[in-house]
Amino acid sequence: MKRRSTPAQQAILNMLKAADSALSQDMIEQQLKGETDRVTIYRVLNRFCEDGLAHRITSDEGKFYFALCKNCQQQHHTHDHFHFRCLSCQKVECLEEKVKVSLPLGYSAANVNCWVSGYCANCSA
Amino acid sequence: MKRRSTPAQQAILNMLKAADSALSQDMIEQQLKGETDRVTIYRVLNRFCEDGLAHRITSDEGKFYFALCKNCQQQHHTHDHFHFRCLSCQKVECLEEKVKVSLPLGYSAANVNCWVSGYCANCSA
DNA sequence: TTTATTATTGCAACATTGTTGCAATAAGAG
DNA sequence: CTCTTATTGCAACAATGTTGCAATAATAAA
Repeated sequence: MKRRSTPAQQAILNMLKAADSALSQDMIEQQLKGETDRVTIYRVLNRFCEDGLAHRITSDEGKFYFALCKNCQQQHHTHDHFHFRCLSCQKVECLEEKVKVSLPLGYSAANVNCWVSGYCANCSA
Repeated sequence: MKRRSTPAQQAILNMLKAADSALSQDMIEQQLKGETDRVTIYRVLNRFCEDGLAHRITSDEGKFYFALCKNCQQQHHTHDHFHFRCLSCQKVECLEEKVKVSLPLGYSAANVNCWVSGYCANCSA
């Protein structure tokens, strides 16, 4: 299945690039001012994930956020870092700090999802 | 507003005690075999939280889980530990290990929500 | 350039999780 | 036993995400 280039995809890709942080579907819909259907936004974002262009993270509020892959290897998204969500400006970002956990004996980890919510440098100033 | 003792509340409280782990509304509904309404279960659980009897954690799947408070002080729920969710038996538990994060300069943390999903000792055996 | 193929879109509909309004029920005080 | 009102059940709604299907539009082919 070959991909085609469409205005919606371009717009969303540019938003993700410009944001330099993770965005949720509703943030994108707002910025697009209803020009693009909810469903289309989800489908574009999911397509980006399938193509290894972006990755999806489940926030501590239970919503999905999408961000362009940077340090992720092909086919192997790295999420072993903390995520930060600002309670004031809503910005979501990946922190440098890696998550370190030691599990009880016999346990094995498949995935890690760590969130810190609070106030970013801009908002706590 | 004085609380009253009802069968639904007793049943749910006993389930939480017996489980010795965190349960979600749908797990409770299943065990109660539809004898109690969905809404009632949510209201009972929220009441437990208000009364400081239980606390609520948002899982990495975006659902709420409820667990009886053990080490939590009155009015001050401690969640600064990792949570584990078994992908096989669905069990959710609080790990001993505390979360340690250092945020970028100027950032302040209000809340921490850390999850590891994988296979527990029983299920990975 | 025109036509044909089919990826993409928009709309309606649905699923899941959680909440709220309101009338009916029932716990517990008097 | 009666009264007050906390609690319940049902219907309805809200937010988030997915699926089916016909219409649209990118791109390849003629």
